[in-house]
Formats: sequence, C-alpha cells, structure tokens
Amino acid sequence: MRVTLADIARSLGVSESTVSRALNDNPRVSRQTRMRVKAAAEEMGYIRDEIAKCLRVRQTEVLGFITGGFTSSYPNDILQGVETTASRMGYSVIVGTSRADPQVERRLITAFLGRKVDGIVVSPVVSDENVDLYNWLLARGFPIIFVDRHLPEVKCSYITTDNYKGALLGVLHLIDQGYRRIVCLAGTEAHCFEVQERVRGYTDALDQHGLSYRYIQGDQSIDECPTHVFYGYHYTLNLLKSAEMPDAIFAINDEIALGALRACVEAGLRVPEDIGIIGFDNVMLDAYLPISLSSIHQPKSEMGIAAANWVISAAKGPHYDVIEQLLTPTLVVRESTLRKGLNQSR
Amino acid sequence: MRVTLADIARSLGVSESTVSRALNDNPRVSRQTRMRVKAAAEEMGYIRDEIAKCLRVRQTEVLGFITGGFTSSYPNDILQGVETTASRMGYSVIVGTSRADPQVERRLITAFLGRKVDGIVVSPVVSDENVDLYNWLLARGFPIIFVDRHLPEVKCSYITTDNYKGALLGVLHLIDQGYRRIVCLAGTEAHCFEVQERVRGYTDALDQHGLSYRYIQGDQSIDECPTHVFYGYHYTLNLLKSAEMPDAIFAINDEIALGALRACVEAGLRVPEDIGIIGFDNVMLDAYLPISLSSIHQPKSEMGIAAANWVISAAKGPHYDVIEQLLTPTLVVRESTLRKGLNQSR
DNA sequence: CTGAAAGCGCTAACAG
DNA sequence: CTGTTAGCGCTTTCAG
Repeated sequence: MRVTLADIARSLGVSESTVSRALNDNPRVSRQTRMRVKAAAEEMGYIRDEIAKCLRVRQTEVLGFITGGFTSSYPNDILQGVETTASRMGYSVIVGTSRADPQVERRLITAFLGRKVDGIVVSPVVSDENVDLYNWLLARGFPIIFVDRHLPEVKCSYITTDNYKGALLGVLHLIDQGYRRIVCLAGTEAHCFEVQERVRGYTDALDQHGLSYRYIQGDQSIDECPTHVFYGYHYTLNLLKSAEMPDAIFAINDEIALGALRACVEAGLRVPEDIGIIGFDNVMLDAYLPISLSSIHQPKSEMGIAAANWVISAAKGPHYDVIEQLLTPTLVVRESTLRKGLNQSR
Repeated sequence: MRVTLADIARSLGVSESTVSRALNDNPRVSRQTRMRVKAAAEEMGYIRDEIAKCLRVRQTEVLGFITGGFTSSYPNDILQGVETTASRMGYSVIVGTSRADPQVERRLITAFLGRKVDGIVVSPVVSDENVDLYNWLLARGFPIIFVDRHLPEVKCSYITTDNYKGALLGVLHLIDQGYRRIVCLAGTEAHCFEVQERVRGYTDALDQHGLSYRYIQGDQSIDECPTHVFYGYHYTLNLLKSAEMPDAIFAINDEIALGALRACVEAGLRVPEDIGIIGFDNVMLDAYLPISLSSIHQPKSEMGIAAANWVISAAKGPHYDVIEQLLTPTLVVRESTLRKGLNQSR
C-alpha cells in the first residue's frame, strides 16, 4: 500500500533497478543480493504495484468475464471454472453482467478495455447490435472468446456444448420411454443460435420416429416472465389446460424444467407416470429434487476452464488461433422421465 | 487500445492537458474546444487508459469481492447486488473464491491490494489465521467490509442478517405447527459465528416451549461432504434410521434443507405430514420445488448493494465509520412445514 | 553484476 | 481559457 521499490532500494543502499531485478528473479543479479532484497521486501511488507507495472509491461494479467447475470446456477458454474484457472495462472478476473442488454454489454466491454484486461470471456447477448464491436476487437487481434453461446455473424472463437446432439439425446430418451406428445419449452431466448440447435434436435428426434405432434413454446412474451423458472411454470400451466395436452416436456434448461415440474405437480399429475420432464444443463440440484430431474449434462466448469486457458494463452502468445469447440453433452436419466424402469431404459 | 491523449492533442493542435481537461468536463476549458475534443475522441475511438490514470490519481474504481465459491446460489445473489451497484457507480468488480481456505483468501487479498482495488467486500473464511491481515488493513484505513458473516475478533464493518432472530422465527413456526422433535442441521461450518447464532435461536425457541428434545448435527466430518446438499441428504438418512427419529428439521441453509427433503422423500415419509422441513436463505428455487420449501428469507442482494455502497463511499471519503448492520430476516411459509393449513399457521 | 535514466499515459500544479 | 512540466511506481535499455 505504501512501500515501494525506492523504499527498499534506499534501506539497502542499492539501486531501484537492482531491487526490481532481484524481485523478478532476473539471473543478472547475484544470489546474495537477491536474497537480501527479498528478505527486506518481505519484512517491509512490500506488495508490487501491478498498476505501475502494467503501465510499462502492457499486461495486467486480468481477464474480463461477462454474462447475463449471476442469478442462475449455470453461468456461475462457468464463472467458477474461469476464476479457478485464472487464479491458478496468476490472473484475476473482473466480472460484469449484461442483463441481456446489448448497450450494457458494450459499456462493459469498453470499460474492460479501459481497464486494460488481457482478454475477455463473454457469454454474448443475442443481438446483432455489437457485431461491429466484436469484429473491431477481432481485427485488432484482441483475445476474446464466447462461451455457452456464440454469434454466427462474428468469426470469433467459441466454446459451447453440442446442443443439437444434447437435445436429440434427450428427446429420443423421452420417446424411448413411451412418451408421444412432447412439447418443447424454448424459453425467453428462442432466437439464440444455441437454443435453435436444441429445437432442431427436438424436431429431428420426433421426425426420426414419425411423430407428428410438436409444440414449441417460444419467447413471445418475455416481459411477463421475469425468470426462467416462472416461464416454465406459467406456460406449463397453460399447456395443461389445452385440449391436446402433452405427455412430456423437453425444457431448454433446468430452471424452466423445474417450473414445469412444479406446475405439473400442482395440477395433480404424477411425474413421470402421467407426464415426463427433462431439462438441459444438469445443474447440481437436479439430483436432489423431491422428484429428481433428468437432464442433459453440459460440462459447465470445463467450459470455463477451457475458455480461460484459451484467453490466457492467446494473451501471451504473439498470435492466436480461432477455435470453435463443441463439448460433448451426456444424457442423465433420473426419476422425472423414467417410467419403464432402469433396465428397459436403454 | 492504441489512441492516446497525445494523438488527439496532435490531431487538434492543442495540448495534452487541454484534451484531458476537456474529456473530464473541467470547466476551465471553453465549451467550444470541449466539443471539438470530444468529437475527435469519439471519432478516433479513444478509450481512456484507466491504468495510467490510476497511477496518478490513486483510484482504480475497482472493488474486490471474495467469497467461498460460486457454486451455490446464495453468494451469487450477493455478488449480483455488489456488481449491479458497483456498475451503476462506475466501478468494476474483481472476484476471487477462497474455497474456504485462509491461505487462498490471504493470497487473493494481497493480489487485490497489488491491483490497487479501492476496497474489498469479503465473506471471510471462518478462521483466525487472517485476523492479523484484517487488522493491518483496518489500521491503514483501507475500506473493507464483511458480508454474510463476520469475525468477532476483528473490529471490521459488516453486514449480515439477524441470524438469531431468523432461526427463532423458523423454529417457533415449526413448534406452532405441532412439531416437537426438531433437529438442527448445522452444516459444515458450525464453528462460524453466524451459524452459532442460528443454533442459539434454535435452542432458545425450544426452551421457550419447554421442549427437551434437541439434536444438533455439527460438522464433524467435513471431508465426507463435498456439498451442502449432500450433507443434508446424508445426515438426514442417518437420522431417520436412529431410534429417536425427529419429526422436523431446521436446516442452516436451503441447500441442506433440499438434501434433507430428498432424503425424507426417499425414505417414504410425507412432507409436511410426517416430517416438517424449513431452510434458511430463501433462495429463488424454494418456491418451485415439487414440495415447496419453507425458509427464512435473507435480503441477499440488499446485502450486496449495501456493502458495495459502503465500500464505495468509504473509498471516496477521507475517512469512514465502522458499521455493524443486521438486516431483518422474515419467515416464508410454504408447503414443507404447513400441516395445519394456512389459516391456523399464525 | 549493478546503476542511471527514460518512459508507459495520464492528471494536476503552476504559469501565462 | 490554455500550455508546460513534473511525476505516479515500475521495468528496461544502455553504460559501466
């Protein structure tokens, strides 16, 4: 907070540069003075001023992380991965929430640039409003990577799950369990590429089995739904009142699935006997719900870890490769879809 | 990324300081040149180098936030509050997870100091290992505040919930519902002051009604329990096998409560008829569980907001007041404890 | 192996 | 109202 290189130098009667070198383990300083300097630094409670260092070295060793918000478990799992690896590599991470607003996202990114972050990991807002900004960053070779979702209009590195495959897996499982009238709750961001992929998986699975019933609940009324859980709850209640009631629900994420589950229970339906429910993400709590929730597992923290690693090496290297990585999802079967008994389920 | 004050100055044929002043809305510059400068800056894509600025001004406008981890919903709600207010005040927040390890916590704090954060919001690890560090910071007048929990050995500002009152409320409610053999699942950090307060609320409630049955499950075996949910699940299964089976569970947080709920359901018990369960925190999902969970509401994001506000004003002001703030918890009754019907419940 | 000096980009005193 | 100058704390040539 107070003590600087100059202080140490003075107290030891050596020059500032020697102190700097010693502290950085520069071989051009004698072992003996290095020891002396380090001891003195330790003793005086010296903490290197990274700000000053950065001004010279042009590296802050800080990463930016931007996501929609920290209210649901999924982005936090990614953040946990990012933070852990960053920390292990001597980096810090500075966070921002875009609240799904492109303007806010833009502000955050420029704020981060002003703070001279070495790179950014972002789960982008689905909008074309910042495409120019992203392209500008890319053109300058700034290390940036999308996680969880990406913008097809931007040729930027990204790491997501193979959402198509995950959805296919999930819906095929429902069919395998004898469900026939399967509805898809696409959530409040149905226009997102990754969500579309899941919807595509849904329809393809139905097609493979020649099932004609299909119902995709999109995001017409985003305003009415403050949270995903409420979305699932609300629209499921509606669906259950409709003439052609579904016998299974494929929810685009676990929060929506939870809301749907709640609605079914309230309506007096038995899960999985009367209606099956499967989610997406496989968040930790799924396994502990009173009716445990089947889901498609996404490697969330792995996503964060991989993203952090990529950004850090991109920041270090003189140049970087653009990667487009799809992690493999897996089907996790639990009570909410298992009506045939485990032995028959696959 | 590239363009500096000097560039703008050169292109406009004015001095660097004029540009700086204009950009900072210093009244000592003519309206006209201010406009010209701002236009040029905008045009050239200037982004102020906060690093360089900080080196002069000694203010980064960055806050540090440290918590155990981002895996459970509770700390994330606090972070959301911190981030939102910070952002609104033009601050950024840099995060770190201590993973309940005092050493890591110490490293994070010094890293943050090196990065010259203006203040730190921390949910401290329960340990006396860093007491000296905290006292050292306090002695230097560094803005730091504890959230969610505090260390009684350190005279540092803190914001928590009135945990005693919350627990009292919850357990009295259980008694009111006719439960008599109430167990307390204290979790893996029973030695934490705030947890102790909840335990005190538990015992006092029992005392008030002359109930002799009490059982406090502490943290003997932290190693076996990777997560809180598992803790709740695991120990509840044990309890249900014991001779003097409880008829209600007071869990120290909602994750433990969820684990307990799951265990009860698996054991074939009806909730709330056979056994009542109440948690603590009132996380968003509680209301949507298939059996919705009663809980003690903690104002989580308010906690984050208040903490961020305090730190920011402490960082700005020449001096600050130490505050010890207890937010008021409220009882939220849901299905998991309501066996008498709503009308009789209070 | 060590020291002197320059400079990163910005702001703030001090002149004019 | 505007320009000149110095300096924040550090690293890094360049000399010795």
